[in-house]
Amino acid sequence: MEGAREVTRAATIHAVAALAGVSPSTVSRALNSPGLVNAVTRQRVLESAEQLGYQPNRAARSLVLGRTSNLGLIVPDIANPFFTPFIKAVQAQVRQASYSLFLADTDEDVEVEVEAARAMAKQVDGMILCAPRMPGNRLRSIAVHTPVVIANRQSRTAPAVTMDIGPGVRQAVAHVHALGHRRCAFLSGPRGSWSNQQRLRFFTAACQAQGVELIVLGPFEPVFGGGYRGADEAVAAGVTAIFAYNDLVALGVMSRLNDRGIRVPGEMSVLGFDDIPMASMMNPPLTTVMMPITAVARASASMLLTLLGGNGPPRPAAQELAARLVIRSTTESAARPTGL
Amino acid sequence: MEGAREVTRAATIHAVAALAGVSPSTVSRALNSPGLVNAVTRQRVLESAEQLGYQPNRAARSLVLGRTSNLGLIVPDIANPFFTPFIKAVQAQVRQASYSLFLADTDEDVEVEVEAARAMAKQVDGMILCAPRMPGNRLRSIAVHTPVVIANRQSRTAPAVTMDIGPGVRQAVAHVHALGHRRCAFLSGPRGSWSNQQRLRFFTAACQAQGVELIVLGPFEPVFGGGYRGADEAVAAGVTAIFAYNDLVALGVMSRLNDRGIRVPGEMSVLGFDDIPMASMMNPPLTTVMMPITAVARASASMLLTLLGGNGPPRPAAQELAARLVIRSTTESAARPTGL
DNA sequence: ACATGTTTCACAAACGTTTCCAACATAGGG
DNA sequence: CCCTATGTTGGAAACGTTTGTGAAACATGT
Repeated sequence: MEGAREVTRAATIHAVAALAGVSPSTVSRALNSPGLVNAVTRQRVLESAEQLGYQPNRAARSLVLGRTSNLGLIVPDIANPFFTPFIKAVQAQVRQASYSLFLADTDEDVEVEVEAARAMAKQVDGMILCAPRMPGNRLRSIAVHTPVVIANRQSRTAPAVTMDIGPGVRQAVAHVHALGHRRCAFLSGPRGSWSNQQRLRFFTAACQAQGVELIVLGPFEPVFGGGYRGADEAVAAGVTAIFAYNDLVALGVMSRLNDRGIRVPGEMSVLGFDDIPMASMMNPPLTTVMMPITAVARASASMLLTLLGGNGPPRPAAQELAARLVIRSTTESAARPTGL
Repeated sequence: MEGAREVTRAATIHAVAALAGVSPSTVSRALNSPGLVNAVTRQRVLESAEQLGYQPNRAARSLVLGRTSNLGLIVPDIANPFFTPFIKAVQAQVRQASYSLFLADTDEDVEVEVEAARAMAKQVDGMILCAPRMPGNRLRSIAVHTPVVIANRQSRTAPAVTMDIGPGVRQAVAHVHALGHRRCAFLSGPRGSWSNQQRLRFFTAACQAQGVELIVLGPFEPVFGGGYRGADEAVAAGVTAIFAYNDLVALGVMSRLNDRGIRVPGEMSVLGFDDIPMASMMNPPLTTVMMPITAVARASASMLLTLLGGNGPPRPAAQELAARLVIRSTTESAARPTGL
């Protein structure tokens, strides 16, 4: 009835043992701890395994070993270019430690975040969680069962790697202040998002410290379209510079300003946040706060790996990496008041 | 020695059974086939499970069931925006069928492709393979052990979902021909890539059929930077329109042309390929051949699911979806010869 | 009240691997 | 020549789950 799908049953360790004329335990040893078995026997076993195309059954191995050799990574949105360097870096490091990586995308949805984490928890040895929206108690309920490293968000529950946006934000505000801007807009991102709250807080503080008036607009969706709408509100608010929640929003802003014939940076300065790969490729290239996302990825991965290594919790139970401003071509001196 | 990591052993089905005062088999049935157990007993079991925070051990279940409830997806490059709608769509469908998805990125590297597929093969019930570079025999050696659907590439080995670029390419060439272009460039992608060969072949044929001279340049890397270089070569070749291998290359072309003060589409028409999300957001929005990548994703996923359903191989063992031209603003009438 | 059928559950085997323990052979030292 | 250390192997238990088999309990019809 099921026919062609399972023509031939996969070779087991017993089949290899039979062919090589040894016991299954010897096969296992030949494959996993070469030192414990006679060289010539081992050779024979290896040949038999090769001949039968033997591939160990991961489920059986996991069952007895109590570990899966899989790691998990949860990100809010694969399509968000901000995360691609992150994913790539984690993947590289994880692969090097000969783990496989489970990757899940939560579509920026809290429910999916929780569900994905739960589904993943039982089949990985540990996970890196980048879930800005997940409530703390849900996070905790996962962390008790599974080794977890939190990326991009502070946590008392599990080791975390975060980014200190302070330096970058202060540099950004100092930069526009030096260019003569005194009234700026902040286009905020999703209301529930931790990073949005953080960015807003730091911009507010930095602007106050430097004597720049900050108009907070939004929330806008953290994508291109959000910036499109945000641009109009910012223009209406009469600002001369715009801090966008992230680069995608900044791109949307620039596109909309261009449509309306407002020159960047001549009539309006635009600053992004994140420094996604695209930011430097825009026209003009975007001035933005660079987030050290690759460094975060590497730190998270090695934290998780040491956590799994059994050498107790990683030495710095939390780590924070500094963001900094990258000045490109979307910022310029404030336009003079037309009355001059 | 290992200390804090494994404070408390995970609850097993036996613990639940003991607490509920039934046998392990009853617990299993209560959880998996509710009809086979008395309602009141079942309630008691469920409560015990809840109380103990019981989560079934996937490895043990996989071992006896012979399936993992995981599916795999291999793509060349997560960072390539062309694949993000693909990944999203596959993910959605797979998740709906209550499978988990293993996602791997091969960094456009043949070796990694093969390695990732092999590593994945033993821990998924089936996989969707988008591996333009993998040699046919490697592909076959995987397909014999694991149900596989090939996306984006033809195959006699396994069911495949491909895109027919013919209509799109012919529309593109007809479009530029109608605008008066008679000498165009094709900026080719990676030499070994199947899709590059295919695109080149179709463009060559269509141009010949329509009486358009085609200058083939490259190969260029299929990223922004490739287009940057490609633009110079195209200008040097004296063409009036450029067919880029893909949208990213087209973006690079436009950026470079802009740097050199060559107006698009006034002095040079540019056409992309793929219609990535960014294409419509560019300035000006990019005319491009739209690849029905989301449809491919959906078709691949359902193919794999029916393949796994055990109802024999899916009815159409191969499926092909048509690409079409999307006309935006980077194409215009050919510039008149300066001599006029 | 007895045979019969149905529901509900417990027991045990099985999945494929790893690893502890014991057994055997061999070699070396006294 | 015996005792012991060492090296190599096989047997068996264990990991946690599912499921076939059979037994008990119970209801039903006569």
